[in-house]
Amino acid sequence: MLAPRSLPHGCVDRPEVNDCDSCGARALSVCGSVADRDLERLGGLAEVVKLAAGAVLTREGEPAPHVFNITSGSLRVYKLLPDGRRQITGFLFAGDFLGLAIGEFYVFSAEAIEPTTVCRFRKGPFRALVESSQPLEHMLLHRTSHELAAAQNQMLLLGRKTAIERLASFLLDLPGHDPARPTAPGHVRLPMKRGEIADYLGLTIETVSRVLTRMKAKGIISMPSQSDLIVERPDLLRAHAGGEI
Amino acid sequence: MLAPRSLPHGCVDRPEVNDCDSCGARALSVCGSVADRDLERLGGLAEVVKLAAGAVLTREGEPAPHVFNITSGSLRVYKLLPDGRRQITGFLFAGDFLGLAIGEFYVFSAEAIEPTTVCRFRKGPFRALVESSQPLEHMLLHRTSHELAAAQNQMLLLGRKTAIERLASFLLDLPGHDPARPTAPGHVRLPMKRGEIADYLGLTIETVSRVLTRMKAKGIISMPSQSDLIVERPDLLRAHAGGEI
DNA sequence: CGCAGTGTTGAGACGCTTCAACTCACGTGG
DNA sequence: CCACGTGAGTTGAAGCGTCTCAACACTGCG
Repeated sequence: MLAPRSLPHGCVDRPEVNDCDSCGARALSVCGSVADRDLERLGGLAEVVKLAAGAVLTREGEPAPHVFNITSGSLRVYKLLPDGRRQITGFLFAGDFLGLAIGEFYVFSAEAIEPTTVCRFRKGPFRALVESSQPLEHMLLHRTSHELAAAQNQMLLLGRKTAIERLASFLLDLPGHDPARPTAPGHVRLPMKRGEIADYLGLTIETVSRVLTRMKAKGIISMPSQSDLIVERPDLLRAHAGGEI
Repeated sequence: MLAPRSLPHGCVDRPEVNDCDSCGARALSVCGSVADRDLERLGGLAEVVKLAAGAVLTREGEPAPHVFNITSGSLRVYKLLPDGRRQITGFLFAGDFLGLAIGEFYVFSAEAIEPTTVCRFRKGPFRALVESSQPLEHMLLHRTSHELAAAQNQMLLLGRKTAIERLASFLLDLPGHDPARPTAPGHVRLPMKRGEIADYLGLTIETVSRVLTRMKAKGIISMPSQSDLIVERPDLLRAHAGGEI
């Protein structure tokens, strides 16, 4: 199943949706520390949504009736300027929530990077449940705080780091997120294309490519394939990421 | 009372501290929607801390025993690279919280911009109280979500906007925060210096100055003094901020 | 094989930074 | 009262890093 890449403006492709009483529970069990009672109540509110690679989940500026929790796969979250400049603000993986920020309209767009499954909750009932469940709200606060801290790191990166420092920081942040990774030491899978890396780091595709080439030349990394990377000198990579070189 | 500007590394100037049972209540009453019972309990945990302009409240990397709530004044929150490059991640004003993100150490530094009063809570008891009070936790989640949304806007700004677009966005975001402002239409006070604006927008002092000059030449703004600014053409300012020019 | 999508490489352009000189406002002390 | 010093802001000229534009290489697939 392949999703259309670009759709006429205002036309959202409809992904596959199924009701599923237990999917809310499945989704939240990833997070841990939520009472069974809450899981059951949340399950009743959830729908399963399956997304093909490239499928659009939310569009900035459109009405925001839903909150999402990712069951499997990964999403890119981004903002656009009218002329097409794109800033990817983050990547989301299994267990992450999307759309918690309150408001009538989405303030970001989100697309599946690979085939992805999410749980969809209507915002009203979801919020009511959250307000009635302390552990759930506590977990959301915990996660949101961490996201905020990550966002502040990204601001430092975007505002003050050079291209090579950005790439180094990016490569160091990557590993933790891929649960299906064989975890060979120093081995990093690049699940995203150059264009996504560029739009995440505030660079162009060409600069990303050039910097990776420079890192190869310096012996900091090697690349068995275009999406597989081995960190040969973690020490140098860390030094660059911290702005010490 | 004047605080020393720069202190030897590792030496934190001790600001004036007073116990105050009612200050927690005062601090949180700014936020609204917190039960009186919670305010009383929180009040018992709080100390008042008075900061002179330039005084350091937290330093990145130091142990983080406290959570703060700003009673009056304003703070700059920032991160540093080893060579001194600074990214200001945000400005905080009366009612805002600082240090919610859990962790052993602060992940940012914070300094008073002007004479500022904050309420200081020990993290352990504060967290215990939050976990026991739903409305309090709900408010914190609400605020943190908004901060995260603002952070994502700032990522778009830092990653993809030009200097003039950054300044335009900044000037449009400013007004809401100054409660003591006379609110003359189009009139904006610049409470911070050029260096702070530059480090917030990922630019240099010189570029900030040049762009303001360019805006004056275009008739978009005028500046009666170096810290007072009048938006003459809000339409043009919005167009620039949105990347439409 | 040919094509499309993706990635790499090169040359030149551009925008912001760097470095330096100068102006301005303000406070201090002779 | 004014010379002086200081910190902040402005302006100019040159430099540098990244972007833009363009050509080329690689990969997978019909």
